[in-house]
Amino acid sequence: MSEVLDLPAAPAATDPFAGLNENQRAAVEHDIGAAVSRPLLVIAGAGSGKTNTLAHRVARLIASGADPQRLLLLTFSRRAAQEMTHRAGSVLQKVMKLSPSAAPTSLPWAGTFHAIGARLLREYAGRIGLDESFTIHDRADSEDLMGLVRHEIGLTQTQKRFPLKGTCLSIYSRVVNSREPLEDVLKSSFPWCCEWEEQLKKLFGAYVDAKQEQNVLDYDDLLLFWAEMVADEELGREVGGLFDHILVDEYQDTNRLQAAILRGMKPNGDGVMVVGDDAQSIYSFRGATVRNILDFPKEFGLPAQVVTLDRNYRSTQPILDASNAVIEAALERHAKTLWTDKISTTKPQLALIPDEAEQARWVCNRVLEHREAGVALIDQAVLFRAASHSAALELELMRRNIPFVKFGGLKFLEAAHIKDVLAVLRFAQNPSGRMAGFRVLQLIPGIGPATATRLLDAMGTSSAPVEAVEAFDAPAKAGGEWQAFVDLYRSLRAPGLRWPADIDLVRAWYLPHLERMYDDATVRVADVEQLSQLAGGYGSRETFLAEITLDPPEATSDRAGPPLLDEDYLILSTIHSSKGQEWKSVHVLNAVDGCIPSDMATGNQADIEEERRLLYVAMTRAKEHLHIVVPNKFFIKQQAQMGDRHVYAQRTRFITPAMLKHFEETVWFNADTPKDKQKPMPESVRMLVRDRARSAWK
DNA sequence: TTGGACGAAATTTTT
DNA sequence: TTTCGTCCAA
Repeated sequence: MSEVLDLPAAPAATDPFAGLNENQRAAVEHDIGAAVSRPLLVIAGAGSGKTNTLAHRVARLIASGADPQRLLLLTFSRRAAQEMTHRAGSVLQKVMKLSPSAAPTSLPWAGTFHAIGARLLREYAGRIGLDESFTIHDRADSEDLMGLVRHEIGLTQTQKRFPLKGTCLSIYSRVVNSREPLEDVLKSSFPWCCEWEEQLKKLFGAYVDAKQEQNVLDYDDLLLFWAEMVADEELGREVGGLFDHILVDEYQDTNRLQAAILRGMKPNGDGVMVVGDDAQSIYSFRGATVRNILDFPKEFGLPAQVVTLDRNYRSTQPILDASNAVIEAALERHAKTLWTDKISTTKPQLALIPDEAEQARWVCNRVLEHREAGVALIDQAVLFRAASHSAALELELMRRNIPFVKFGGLKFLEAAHIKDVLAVLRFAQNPSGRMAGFRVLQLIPGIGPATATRLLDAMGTSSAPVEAVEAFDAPAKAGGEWQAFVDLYRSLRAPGLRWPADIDLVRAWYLPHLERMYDDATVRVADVEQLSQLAGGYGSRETFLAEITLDPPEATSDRAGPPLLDEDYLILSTIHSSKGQEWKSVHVLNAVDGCIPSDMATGNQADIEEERRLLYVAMTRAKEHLHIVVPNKFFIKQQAQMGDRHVYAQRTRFITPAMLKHFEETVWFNADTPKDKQKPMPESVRMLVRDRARSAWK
């Protein structure tokens, strides 16, 4: 699906490695047959066949006798892991001359750091004093718990407003992942919260206590506990000893905690191979640091080898020229200029458009033109900085009946009714998990926060959760609804494996509540059905809950189910979610100062540099056609200071006048909007124009 | 104690 | 648009 390598067909198909170039081959053959496989760093430029190289490496290792059960493959998403497994399988088939019908090789240890961490922790739970029935909080659960703790320790009673629960969690997460002191994190990334340092420290302490009492882990714990576990010399040797090779994809987006995990498992670095591109590092807000790549060569007992892949197999030369120009202006980077032999006379287009509404129309027009010219919708993408930037475009696409799928937007799991169902299952899985219980109990009419807390407290002191529920004296108002819940909870806690029948019990119990609470119940019922369909694909309640939180269905297409997969649809995606993917035609929306770079990220130089790389990542997704759209004016919503307003925007600072020669400039007026349909601008905007005109002289 | 309604305030990107 | 705190009636 991603990063397809357009290599000439291998001669006579005898040697599946024949299609690799010299550097790729060096990476694939690195220390094969040697007694010790030294650590290897592959600097792989955008579109340089990175995934393919990794897949060949995996196949080569297995072909030369490595045990697939003892390969640890860490990728950014489960989708990437599947892609890798699939491709390695097909290479392997050729190497081993297996018949195409032979069972594909399975790589049981392929997944994200978080998912693998969850598995290892479950396995080693007993050894490190963790109860193995732990459940995992997703972002929303973690925020809610933070909110609750925040309330409990009285931070809501302050004169000035204390940071929102989501902000608190972001700060906490940043501290854990970057392993920096709270004070530094506040100063560099959350300067408006500095005044709360003391209170935040107290809050985080209480938050950690709450998690431990309730036997829940959040995303950060999955890495933190793993890192702490392997920091112990004996456990580190033991866990590291499970694997002969550890391969990590997208290493530029890992953080210090993840580097510590590698070091703990393989202090010498034997069998460790990482692939990444410092020019594509875009996750520093999650604690990712380019230092991981820069420091890799001297991180381990053994010195690391470095291989650079700079031949691009994806984009045409004019697209690369423009992208290279953008990234060359970066302050600090591994010097590396991508090249290709794909010539083309079509320069990337820089389109100047009056405003966002016109931008939406213009993009629709171009998309349809490309389709007329034979580029299917599925080979086209529209990329943007923040999920909300595509709102106008989505409306326009719907108006014109152009099917699309959005990545990185509103998530299936964020819907209240889905959270309700999952909370019931979690509460059954782990009765100490108060967040789940708190949510579930309040679904019953007549039970509010106070009653829920009373029951949870009673359960906390009892060793038999079901009995505590049965013995609880619920308010008379709850009546029959309460009894129905007691019955449900008893069935869910009864021993024996009944998955996925469990979820049907929950659904039957939940549907009446859903009907009562929502006007649009029918849509939501369909979602719940969808969830229970999904449940069938997992072996147990425990794995279902873990996997659904660690790797949720990420696009709206996943929700619509298989039928959509046959159809042709346009891809809308945040730039972050577009990583590792490629399309024939790419549109980049809002290439304007304030969007790219986001005006939330202009505080310090490092943030601005990351925004530059973000634009670079977006541009290098394009194979044949690249359109960068610059609306002259755009709309800002939910801004802290002054509410909604229009802003007159400049072309992004990352495309300087000197770079314009790499682009073809197009200016577009609102040609298909008749004059009489143009709305007069609101007073605020007219004021703004006048002010600007005047300020030029002051 | 619950379940509303009301008003003020809010920082992008994701495992 | 969503979240959070407060106030009020049952």
